[in-house]
Amino acid sequence: MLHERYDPTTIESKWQARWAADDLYRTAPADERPKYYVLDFYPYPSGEGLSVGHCRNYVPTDVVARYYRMKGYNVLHPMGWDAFGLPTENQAIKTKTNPSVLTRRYAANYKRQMNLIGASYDWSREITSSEPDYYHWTQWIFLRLYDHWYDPRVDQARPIAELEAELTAYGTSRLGLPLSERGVTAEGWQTANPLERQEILKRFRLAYRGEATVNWDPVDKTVLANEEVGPDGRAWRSGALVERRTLKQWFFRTTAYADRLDRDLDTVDWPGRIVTMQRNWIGASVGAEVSFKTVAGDELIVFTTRPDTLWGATFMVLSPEHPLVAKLTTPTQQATVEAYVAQASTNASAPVPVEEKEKTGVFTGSYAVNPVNGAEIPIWVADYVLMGYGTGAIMAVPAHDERDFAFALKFGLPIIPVIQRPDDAARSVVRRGTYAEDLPNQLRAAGYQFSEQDGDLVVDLTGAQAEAYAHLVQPALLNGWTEIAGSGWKFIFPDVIVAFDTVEADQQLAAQISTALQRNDLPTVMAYLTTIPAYRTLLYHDEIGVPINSGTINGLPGDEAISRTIDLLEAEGQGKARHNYKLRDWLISRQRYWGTPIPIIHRADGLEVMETDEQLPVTLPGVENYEPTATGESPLAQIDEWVKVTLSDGQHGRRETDTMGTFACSSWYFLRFVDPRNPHELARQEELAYWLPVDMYVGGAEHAVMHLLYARFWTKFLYDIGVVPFIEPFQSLRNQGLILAPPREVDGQIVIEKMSKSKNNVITPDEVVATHGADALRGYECFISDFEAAVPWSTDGVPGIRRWLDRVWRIVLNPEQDRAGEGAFTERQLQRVLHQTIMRVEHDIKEFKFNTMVAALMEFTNALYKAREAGLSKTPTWAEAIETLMRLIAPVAPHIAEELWARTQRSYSIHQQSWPKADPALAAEEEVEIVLQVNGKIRDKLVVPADADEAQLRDVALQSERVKGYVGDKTIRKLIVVPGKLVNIVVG
RNA sequence: GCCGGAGUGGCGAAAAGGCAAACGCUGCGGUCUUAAAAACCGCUGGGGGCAACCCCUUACGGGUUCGAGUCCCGUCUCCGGCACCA
Repeated sequence: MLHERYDPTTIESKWQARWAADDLYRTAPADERPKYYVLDFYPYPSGEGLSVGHCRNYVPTDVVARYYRMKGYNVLHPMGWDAFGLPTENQAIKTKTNPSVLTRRYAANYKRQMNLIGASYDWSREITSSEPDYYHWTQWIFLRLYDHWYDPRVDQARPIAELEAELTAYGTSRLGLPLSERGVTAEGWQTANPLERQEILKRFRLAYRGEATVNWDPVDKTVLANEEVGPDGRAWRSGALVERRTLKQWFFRTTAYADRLDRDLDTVDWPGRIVTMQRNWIGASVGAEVSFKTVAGDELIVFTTRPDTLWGATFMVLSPEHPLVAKLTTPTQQATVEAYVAQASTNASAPVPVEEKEKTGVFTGSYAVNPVNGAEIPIWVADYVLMGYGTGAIMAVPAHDERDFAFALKFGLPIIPVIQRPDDAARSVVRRGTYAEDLPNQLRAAGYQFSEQDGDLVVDLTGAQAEAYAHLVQPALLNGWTEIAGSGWKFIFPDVIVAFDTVEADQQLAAQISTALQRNDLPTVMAYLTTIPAYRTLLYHDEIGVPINSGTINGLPGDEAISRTIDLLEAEGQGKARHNYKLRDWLISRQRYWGTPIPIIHRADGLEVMETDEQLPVTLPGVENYEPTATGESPLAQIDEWVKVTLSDGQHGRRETDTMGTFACSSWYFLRFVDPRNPHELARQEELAYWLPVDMYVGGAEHAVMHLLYARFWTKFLYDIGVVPFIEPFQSLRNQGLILAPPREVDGQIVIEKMSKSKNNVITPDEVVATHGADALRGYECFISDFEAAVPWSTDGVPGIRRWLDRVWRIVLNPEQDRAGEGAFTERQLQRVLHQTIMRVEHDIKEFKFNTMVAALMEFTNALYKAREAGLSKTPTWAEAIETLMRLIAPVAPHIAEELWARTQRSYSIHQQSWPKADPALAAEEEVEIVLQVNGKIRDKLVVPADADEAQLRDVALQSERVKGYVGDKTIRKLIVVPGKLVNIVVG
């Protein structure tokens, strides 16, 4: 009987309609089955629709979802829309359309495309982050953050009311604040007025309105993102020089969770590079705060990771934005410092490629006292110190910090080594004409390594040899001097040996050298040493090592030196251990219309008031005009009827007009999917407890830091306040590789580019489905390459998959066609391939090896053709194999699987069938081909029983004629036998 | 500069330290056909040999091992991230 040909267009739309009508993929609520939550990064719907690149995400997750359903899991596989944000808002302004209308239109198109490729989402759970019933709960979480603070003593968020109680009783005395954070006493708190209390609490709330330095475009009168400022510091659109402005902005206190965000990365199954990127972003470092007193008596606190280098701190540097800059500047330096600070504020905003940038800075005129040795050291201002990290001030240790080293050299500041080089390497150049003729012989006799260059002797030695070396060389010095650099630092003159170990020695030596050389550009010893090429690599190092020139900690092992110094400082009240992070608080304010409104009201008296839970959601007003205002305020600020409110106590207030950036919406959407229509709470407890954490989360690596970090932060906070019972939201994470445009030839060169509308090289799923069908597209998305690898789309690849599906179609429906009854393929072989294929496909799905999964299915199909050729199509194994093939292809090719299932008179639906069970015993080989090697080279192959033991293998190997030919009468030195694999005979 | 990741046929790629190139694409040859398409069969890393076979080959240079695409050291190239974080 001849069947009609495989026609994907007809069968795909037919089954899609049937599945939708039957609600086939509707997920049941929590039940007794094991669950599997497989989630795609929810997309931002744009007017351009999906490309085949996006499908690289949605097809594999759909394979996984379908596989786990067949395995008997209760599977949650939802989809929703990240709908707020700038692109839609800008499009709305341009087309004078309400952004919610655009969002619905774009999302509907995405949904149509997802259905087109047969994605099995439970659309009853579809969510849209810009709908009030969703952002109601974004606002609710905002208010919880606002109303909580982080208590590091218990490593947990606590209600603000509890902080107020503590402040009333103890002030901040028990909170363990860093030295650089101003505390408050119980009395100070008790006598503070409400506004002052608001200011104090702001420093603890997990959502707070604080000052932020931002890029301000004075022509367009708006705040710009870093990406909108060019490398020359000019605004991308207006061309104006961007200024740094300090504006009030809303933040979430991510930094409070820095340690847990770092630590808990150990508990997740994520790609290593994502974990690394998050760790780098958080940037944890341990060290200490050190309190310096200026000569005038002000306290200046720095953060350092190397308290052991404190004795080598020869100057201090403040960020230009540091609050004490003005106070510490002396009258004579005032004009210089003010000019520098002003210039820094315009320059610093631009994300200039900092690398190789010449250091700049100015002296304030003031001095501070080094707490460990009493040395008075100058205080400078320089833009290489950032206000946003640590305390915005540093102690400069130029001998062991690359930036300080460059700065000190440029401005002639002293550089004194205080940490011994771990390799103890040292070098000494004895210059031509300064030494007695016999010195080379003496050095040789004493065993020193040296070379002669133009009459200069360059001697390599160690710090340990420095003393002996100095005494050997000194008598041979006729005039001038030599020096030892790197370790054992010394200057050797004919009459005296001077150690280079203090600022005083530095000054004296530098003066002496300058006089001798008649130069005035060598203010320090290091300035001189850098002029000698042979020393360059030895002058600076930043490794942990044994302290020298460091008073009481001299000679301690490096790690001990650090902890000892911290102990010392703590005992004297001059310092304190501290963990520090590069991570900054999360700036959430956007001065735009299309975002979640921030549920805070500003009272006329300046106090912030939370919107009550009952009044949520605070909805966006429907307005005609979304243009940003000339003042850079949100357009909402101009809508009086929305902004002006009367509070329950009759007071007047104004709504906050900033909205939240979209990362707020995406920080919790994965929770809403478990109970998406709940009007009473974010989601029911039992659904959260059952479904979460997400078992498999899949999306592009471009969200490696921001989204994933913020979502983790919110999860931990919600855990602290008892809303969710888990600490990490995404158990496993995978990143699909990018799909690039097909290669094309330009001027004889093959170029591969990203797909983009502007380059007109986007390939849509619509066009591929139209010509080859959705199942072929799905198969090719899986087969194209390793899941994580970036790869150009190849138009030639899809027909290959289509051919395979055609072969599946024919072998299932025409088992008897073309049978010749010839060929060597046994029923047992077919059975073995059948069970091996089940195991391979299952393994590959779990390992995200979708390319080899498809290859295994192709090989299985090829084996069926061989079996048919051999006349096996009437056997029971054949029937089992055909049915198994249909089940195995169901996840990757759901439409053809369903059609074949129906055409072979099986009951609807294949997607509700169970996954076939592999029998490892039936999958096992009875015979294996082993390799015989002589000296590692393959010389023969033979087939042996799979369970042949070592002795048997050795015997058959030695009987092989070919092996004998290579072994000859040589001695067998070694015999390696790997059962089931090979025998290697080592002769010689 | 620092931190990741990757370099394998003409192409996309496979390969728990154990037969390199599975699977697919392309190309070539063949079967079927009046012909073409489709389908099916064979070949398709390089070199040598009439052949049986032999030698070489996983970016490059070393090393460990009976045995290395896989592990270690160094170099080069490409991709991604960070950007003066004290």
